[in-house]
Amino acid sequence: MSSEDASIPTAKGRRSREAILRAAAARFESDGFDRTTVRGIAKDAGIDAAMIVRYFGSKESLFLAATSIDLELPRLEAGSERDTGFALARHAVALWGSETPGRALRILLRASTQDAEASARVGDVFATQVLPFLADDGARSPVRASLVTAQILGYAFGRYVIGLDPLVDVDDEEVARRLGGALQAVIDAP
Amino acid sequence: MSSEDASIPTAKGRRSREAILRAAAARFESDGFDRTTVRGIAKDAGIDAAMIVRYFGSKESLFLAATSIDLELPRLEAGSERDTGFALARHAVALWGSETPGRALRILLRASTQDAEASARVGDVFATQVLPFLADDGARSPVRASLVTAQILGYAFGRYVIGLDPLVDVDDEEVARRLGGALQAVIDAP
DNA sequence: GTCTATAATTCGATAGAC
DNA sequence: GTCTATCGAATTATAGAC
Repeated sequence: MSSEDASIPTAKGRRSREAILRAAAARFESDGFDRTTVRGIAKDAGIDAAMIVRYFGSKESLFLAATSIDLELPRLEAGSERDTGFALARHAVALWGSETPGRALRILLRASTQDAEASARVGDVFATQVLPFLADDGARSPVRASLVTAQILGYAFGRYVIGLDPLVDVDDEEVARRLGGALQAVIDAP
Repeated sequence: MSSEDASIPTAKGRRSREAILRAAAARFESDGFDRTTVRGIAKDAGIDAAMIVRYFGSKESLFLAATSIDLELPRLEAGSERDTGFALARHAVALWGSETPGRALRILLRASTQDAEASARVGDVFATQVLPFLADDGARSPVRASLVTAQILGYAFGRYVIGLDPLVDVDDEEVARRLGGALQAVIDAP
């Protein structure tokens, strides 16, 4: 619950904390929440498992610390109403492939199948960021918005979670163009 | 009455086996593989946990028994080349929402985020069934096929795994029409 | 700040009585 | 065929020495 108190940040402490956070993100991304152990994280970070509890209180708190997200969706400029789908696709492809906050998104996506709170976080992220993005363009239908969200999640799921074969190594520009066409079709549909 | 042979199912044995399979499917679907316990399944089935091991050998084997899939994708008729995306979408929506094999698909989809073998099974299912479906239509590009697969997975993921808000209660026909438009756009793209 | 030792659970799977 | 009892391993988290 409360995680930032009683710890005096020394240089050594900060280094350990960073090492834990880095190792945790890598484990959560590749193994998911349940199959990630604090012992495994501690081993990767080169410290003892007890340190993780000391710094983050619990495995759950560590997970939350490793998945703080800012989606950084840009404001849609006026005059580009006909390219909303393509712009969104281009942004999504770059975002999900990025180190930050891409990794946090990928972790959260994988964890969303196990944890109801993670599901809600994924849903909220898109409800508050993708939906207004579309609303600016006049595509206010919630069904449309949720389907657009599902398309993006499907791309990310196929590429980063289950490793769908040709999708993993595909060129970012090509997949953004094709995904953009799909999103645009949903947005333009009556 | 006193014949003892593990390979010859009695009436009582069949009932227990069915109850286990039914309870297991429900648990795997709602909780995922890792958070499903054989004790929990046994409780739901109204029998003892030891029976599950007796009938299925292990939790892993029980999972495999609960997710044997036949996708039942229909052969595409000649002359409907321009509606491949819509036909595929209509079929996918019905398939994922069905009791069989929909439930097995939903279980497998959820498990694919935790288990590499489940991921491979999902990938194989689509590689062997969606790809030929598209190949008949001339859309032979593997990238296109994988993106179409990702679109369908995204729909199913949003609706059945994380419970994306408007998507959960949407009308099947409407979502099939909108999803079909997206698939068609990917198929028709140069 | 770091570690050892261990508490307290929970899990899958086994053995054997009836 | 079903259950009781339990094993052995793994986990998160705690307590306390250095």
